Amino acid sequence: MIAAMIPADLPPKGPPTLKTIAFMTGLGISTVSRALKDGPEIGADTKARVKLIAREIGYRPNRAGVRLKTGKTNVITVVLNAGEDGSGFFSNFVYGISDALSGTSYHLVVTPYSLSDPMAPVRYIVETGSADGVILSRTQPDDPRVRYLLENGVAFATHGRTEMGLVHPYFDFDNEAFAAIAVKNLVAKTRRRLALLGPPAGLTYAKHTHLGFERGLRELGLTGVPLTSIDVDTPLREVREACRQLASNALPPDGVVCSALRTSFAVTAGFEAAGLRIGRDFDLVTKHSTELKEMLRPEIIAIPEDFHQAGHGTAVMVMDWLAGADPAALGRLVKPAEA
Amino acid sequence: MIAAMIPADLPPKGPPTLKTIAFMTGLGISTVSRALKDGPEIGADTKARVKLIAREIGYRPNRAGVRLKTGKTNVITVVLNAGEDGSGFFSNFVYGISDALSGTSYHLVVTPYSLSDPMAPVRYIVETGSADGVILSRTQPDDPRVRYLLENGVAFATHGRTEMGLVHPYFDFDNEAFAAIAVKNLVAKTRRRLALLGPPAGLTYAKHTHLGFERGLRELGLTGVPLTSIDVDTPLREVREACRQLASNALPPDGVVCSALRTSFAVTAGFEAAGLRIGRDFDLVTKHSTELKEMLRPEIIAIPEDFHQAGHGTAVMVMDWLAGADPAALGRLVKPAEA
DNA sequence: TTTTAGATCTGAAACGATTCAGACTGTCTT
DNA sequence: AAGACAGTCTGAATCGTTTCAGATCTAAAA
Repeated sequence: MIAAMIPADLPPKGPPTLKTIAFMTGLGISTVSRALKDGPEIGADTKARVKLIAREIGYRPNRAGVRLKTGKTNVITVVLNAGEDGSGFFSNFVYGISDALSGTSYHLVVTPYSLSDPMAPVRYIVETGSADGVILSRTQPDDPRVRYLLENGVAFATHGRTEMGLVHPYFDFDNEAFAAIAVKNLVAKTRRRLALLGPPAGLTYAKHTHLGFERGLRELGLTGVPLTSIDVDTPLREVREACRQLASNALPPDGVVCSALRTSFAVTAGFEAAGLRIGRDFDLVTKHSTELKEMLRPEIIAIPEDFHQAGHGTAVMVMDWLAGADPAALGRLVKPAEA
Repeated sequence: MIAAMIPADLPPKGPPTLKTIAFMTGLGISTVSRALKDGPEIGADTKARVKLIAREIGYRPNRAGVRLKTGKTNVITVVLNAGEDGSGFFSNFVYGISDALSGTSYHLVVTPYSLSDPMAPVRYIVETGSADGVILSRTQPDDPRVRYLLENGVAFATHGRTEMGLVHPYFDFDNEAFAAIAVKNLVAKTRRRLALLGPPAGLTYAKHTHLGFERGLRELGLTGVPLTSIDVDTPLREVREACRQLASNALPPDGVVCSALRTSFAVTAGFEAAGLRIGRDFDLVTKHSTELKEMLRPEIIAIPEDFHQAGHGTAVMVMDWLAGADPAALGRLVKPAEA
């Protein structure tokens, strides 16, 4: 009776823990812990023994235990805004991250945010310490999220650059070059009255796109109109209608640079509704990352942008930072291929 | 000197914990814990006092602490296969889940899997206990993942049904009805030689789609051909080429039912490459969840399927199950709207 | 022979939350 | 006045990991 009450050193039940290995090897728990992470004060044969058993019984460190003790969550959070997504940005970006994370100990959590309060998810992550690293998209030149994460010492990377004089890892597509190349392509097709349908004002890459558009025009001694009432986030129906009206003018644009594939479809539809035909009356250059346009409007000129690569790149940067790399050295600007 | 070594009851530093509140109220930690979850043995005014302070200082339970002690992870994992995604399934489905989870204590982690080993992520989740609930997509009639989760007592919901005689929560679109309606639509347009381009064989909804197609034809005394060499997962270029050849036959189909919008674009492109015109020489019914087709091929007949709702629905079912609901009562089949 | 140093290993505390088994108070019964 | 009882509250143990401060032992140095 008495013996039954004294907790004997029974073989532990449930998923294997350090205690299980300690029991099996006859070692102490702390020794097992050190051995598994190659601590210097552990004998070589002990390490080998411990590791062998660990592998044998399929030991996996309990994430909650590690997290509680060390604060390390082994989580990377990607903060994305909800919304339509015809260009596959979301899935490609997320799978790019997953690919980078697979084989590591990191899990990927996806947090959406409403445009009404972009800071909310970032604040939550910092306040609850719910992630080791963060990935942000759609940066602004002066981005409060970036400032906040930097102030709080959280590792992160952005898809898109900022202009705050603060250094942080980023992955960006050179939209300035894209727009300039796009202009060059249109001019080569003898187009002279160019329009730009860019990203929503406020985002860094909208600025870049506009600058590239202007530069392209200037170098060729032309002028053009950036469309202001619509952007790449505008509902497709509205874009089509705006473009129909635009194309119904006396002297409509004969070349359009558009920053998103799905939107360029609406542009095409609008121009066609006004009786203009792509390739004959106007041309269109856009970015794309799917094979969709080949099926539908092969005449559209597309310069590829790889969102999978972007997701992969940002994820690797965050992990590098967490591994001790200098964040100032992390950053990558991808040049567009000439169409 | 001595006094300095004795740990005085100093105001705790760092993010607030139960200990912080205990210190501020003068209560014990366990009392605070009980008070916050409305334990019956705690006085009403104490509860009020504790809750007030908790709110005031922004207390949030430490997830690692809870998880370590209770095993509850507060995580729901969605297991999705990587791959092209022109119809926005991925983003809409995931945002649907997020919407359902927002405001709850659940986080969403996204785990992709390779087709080579669909069981791997599910096994990982069970073995490491890394999630309270799971969401699966692309079910098969006899789905080993479903069996495995059921055996291991993990809460989950599927997007798509199974046929194993096992009861589990599911959210499904009635693809049988869709295909039948699609046939009816085509026949109403005087189409008589119908073809079906369905989901990849092996998935439950492929079966449903084929059944609906056959039923639609039978009811109208017609026959048709399900395409076997290509499906909705086939690369677009191959679909187009296959359809071009199909349309070059002596008696090509004049009506096509297609289970995915992006693929239906490739079908259209293939038929057009053979000189056939949509609306004149053939018609096409598909499912869609974006406004894209309006821009491009408004002639395509589209029956909407709402992936956001599917994500939301599955997530709610998992949470309901976790909250104690009877999983046998959870399941939802959404009827398509007549086109 | 006694120290000292190095090489290995271990116990205990800590992270934050939960929960069981009491402890304390005061009121009510008998 | 003693016991019972309900109403509140608390200490301690626990989950799995890490890490600090020793403990133990052997072999070399004095």
